[in-house]
Amino acid sequence: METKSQRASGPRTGVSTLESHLGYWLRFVSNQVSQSFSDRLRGQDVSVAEWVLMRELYDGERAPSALAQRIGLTRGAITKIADRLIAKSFVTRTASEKDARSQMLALTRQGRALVPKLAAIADRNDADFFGHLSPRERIAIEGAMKDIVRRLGLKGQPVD
Amino acid sequence: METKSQRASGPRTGVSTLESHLGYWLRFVSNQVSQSFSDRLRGQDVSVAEWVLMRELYDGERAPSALAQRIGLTRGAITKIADRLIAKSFVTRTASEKDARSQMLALTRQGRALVPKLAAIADRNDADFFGHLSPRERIAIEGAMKDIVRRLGLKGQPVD
DNA sequence: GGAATATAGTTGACACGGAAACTAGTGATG
DNA sequence: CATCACTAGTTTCCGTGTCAACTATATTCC
Repeated sequence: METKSQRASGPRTGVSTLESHLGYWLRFVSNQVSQSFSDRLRGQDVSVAEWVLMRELYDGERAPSALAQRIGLTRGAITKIADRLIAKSFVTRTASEKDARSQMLALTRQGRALVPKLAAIADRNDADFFGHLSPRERIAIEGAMKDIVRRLGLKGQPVD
Repeated sequence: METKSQRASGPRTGVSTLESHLGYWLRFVSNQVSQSFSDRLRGQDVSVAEWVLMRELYDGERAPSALAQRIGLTRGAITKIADRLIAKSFVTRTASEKDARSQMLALTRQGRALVPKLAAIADRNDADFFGHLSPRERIAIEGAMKDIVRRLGLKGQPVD
C-alpha cells in the first residue's frame, strides 16, 4: 500500500521526474510526429524509414554504409529497408566493379517520381507540429539539435 | 543513370530536404538519447520503457489506461511492459473491487527501491546530451515541446 | 430489465530496428 | 604468396511497439 509517499509536496526524495529530462520530451514529441507522418504515408506504400532513405538517394546514389552513417541506423537496418524498396521497385542495388564488396543504391525512375509527393507530405506533417513556432524558437531548437549531433560526431558530413 | 540532378546548386526542384524538418532532427537526436540511455541501463535489468512506467508508478499506483494516456503508448504496450515488470517482481497488478474491468499497477518494495538508482542514470544521460545547453535554450526547447503536447491534447493531466 | 453501446484490458499478427555472428572480398605484412 | 586483419553487406534472433480483434464488465436508455 504505497499510498503514503504519493504526492509529497515536492521532490522530497532525490528522485528526478521524467518531465525534468529534455530527452523525455523529445522522445514523446518525436514519437507523435513520426506516428502522424506514418499515418499520412498510408496509401503511398512507403514507411517513414523508407522515405528517409529515398530522400537521401534523391541527391544521388549512395553506398549502404554511407547511408547508415548519415541516417543514424545500423547497416543491418539499411539492408532491410533497401530490400523492401527494391521489392517495390523504388530502388536498385548495383554491385561496384572496383570493389566486389561494395554496392550502390539508387532510385528508380518510379522511385524518383515519388519523392516530391512524399516531400510534400513531410512538409505538411512538420508544419502541423511545428508551424506555429516563432522563427526564434525554430532556430533555437534546430540549432541545438544540430549542435548535439555535431558534438556526438554522428552523421557523415553535411550536418547543415 | 540519375547522376544528372545530383547536386544542383540549390533546391531547384520543389523537394524539401530532410534537414529542413524539425521532426527529422528531433527523431535523430531522440533516438540517440534513447539508445544511449538503453546502453546505460544494461545491467539494471530494466529497459527504457520499463523505467518510464516505474517512474510514473513511483508517484502512486495507476491504472494501465491512465499510464497509456500519460506515457503516450497504446494500452497493449502497457500490458506488455507491465507483464515484464511483474515477472521481474518490480510491479504488482491488482484488480479493482468497484470495477471488475479495471486494475491498478503499483511498485513493489523492490521496484520502488530501484527507482532512485534509475533516476540517477537518467539524470546523467540527459546531462550528457543536454547539459551544455544554456538555460535559455533549455527553456525554449522544453517550453516548445510542452506546448506541442498541450496543443495535441495529449497526455492525461499535469503536463507540467 | 434487457439490448445496444462503451470501456478496460489482453492477445496475436505484424513491422521495425539493434546486436552480433556470419560471408565474402580487400589489403597489408612477413 | 600466405596469412592476418579489416571492411561491406547480410542474416538470425530478439525486444518492443502498433493494430485490430477479442473477452469481460459497465452503462445507457427504451
